Amino acid sequence: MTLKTLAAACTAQLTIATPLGPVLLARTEAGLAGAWFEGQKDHPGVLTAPERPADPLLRKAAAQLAEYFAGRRSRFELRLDLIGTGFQRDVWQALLGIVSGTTTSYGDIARRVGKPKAVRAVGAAVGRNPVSVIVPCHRVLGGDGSLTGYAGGLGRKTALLELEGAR
Amino acid sequence: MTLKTLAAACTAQLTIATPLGPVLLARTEAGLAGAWFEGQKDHPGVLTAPERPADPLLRKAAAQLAEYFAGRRSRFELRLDLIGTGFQRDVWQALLGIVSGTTTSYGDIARRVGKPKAVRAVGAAVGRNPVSVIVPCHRVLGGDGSLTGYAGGLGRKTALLELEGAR
DNA sequence: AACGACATGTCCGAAAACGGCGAGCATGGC
DNA sequence: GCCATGCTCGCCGTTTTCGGACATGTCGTT
Repeated sequence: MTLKTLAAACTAQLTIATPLGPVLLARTEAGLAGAWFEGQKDHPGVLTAPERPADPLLRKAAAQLAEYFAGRRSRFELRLDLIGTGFQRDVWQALLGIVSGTTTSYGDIARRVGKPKAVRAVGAAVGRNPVSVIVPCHRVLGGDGSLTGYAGGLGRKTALLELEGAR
Repeated sequence: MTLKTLAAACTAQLTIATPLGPVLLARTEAGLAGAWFEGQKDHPGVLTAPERPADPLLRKAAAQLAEYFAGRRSRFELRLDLIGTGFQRDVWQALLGIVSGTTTSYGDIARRVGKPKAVRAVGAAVGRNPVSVIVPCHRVLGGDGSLTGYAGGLGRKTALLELEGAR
């Protein structure tokens, strides 16, 4: 459902290459709404939105991702349009506060959104982050430091953390 | 009541053999009014109308049914006299629009007669179709594709669909 | 004249299931 | 004692499932 409305709201798309495989970028009127690795869970499949390599926002996103993967950028500056329930947006917003090179736990995010006991719910919300990499859901580990999971596969999660010098 | 008037209006009858059992054909002054499988629900029983194997309309009907069961005909061209209420005639008319080899749903018929919510009523009307096979009430399935019912027995319904290559 | 039964489908609310967790406890090795 | 391991159970937003209510035209019964 959320996916459906998201896909429907997209006005432009662009697929770029990264060291971890192709990434599909999608935007709405309001901002960047999606960034999915090829084959990842919750990938929307084929979007009906037109391909627009020249779109300013998509271009900026592509450029910043390129810099990030080259190790020359640790923070993104892009207008985002995070489509989801209130709780999910709270969680995703909290993710944006985790600085590159560090990690945190699901429990910590739960506390940060003011619902210290909603730990599993946080897990579910983190797992549905529509904007991979840029909203750094990969920086969330289990309370004991275990990897626990990643929509794009644990391999990509470790690769991203490696790149950021975390660990 | 309807049955009585229908039976009373018939001017000639003829029973033919088909792969699915004997079929009783009946006509009025105006056109073909009945076609019932042996033992089917709403079968009028014994008609008082005279048996007329030579009646042109009955002969044409018998011939076209033979072609149909042989797989060499997918549409009937016969003058019909569908005796029923206004609503029932609307529904039966809509049934004539379903092409061979395809199926539809009760809800779809309801929409097509302009009463999208009269779904149950459509079910009742379809179930009282007096001209089996030729008015293809067997091409109506439940919204989820289930067989739901057939006055002549579900076995005959599946056999007809099979013959038409639907499914 | 009123009522109930149908060859259905849609909608809405309640209830249950399902997670990218974490704390608490029991166990078993040193 | 101390630690690592593995289980159970509570936590909570979201999703899925399920059950009932409703709409509708005819006909056979009361």
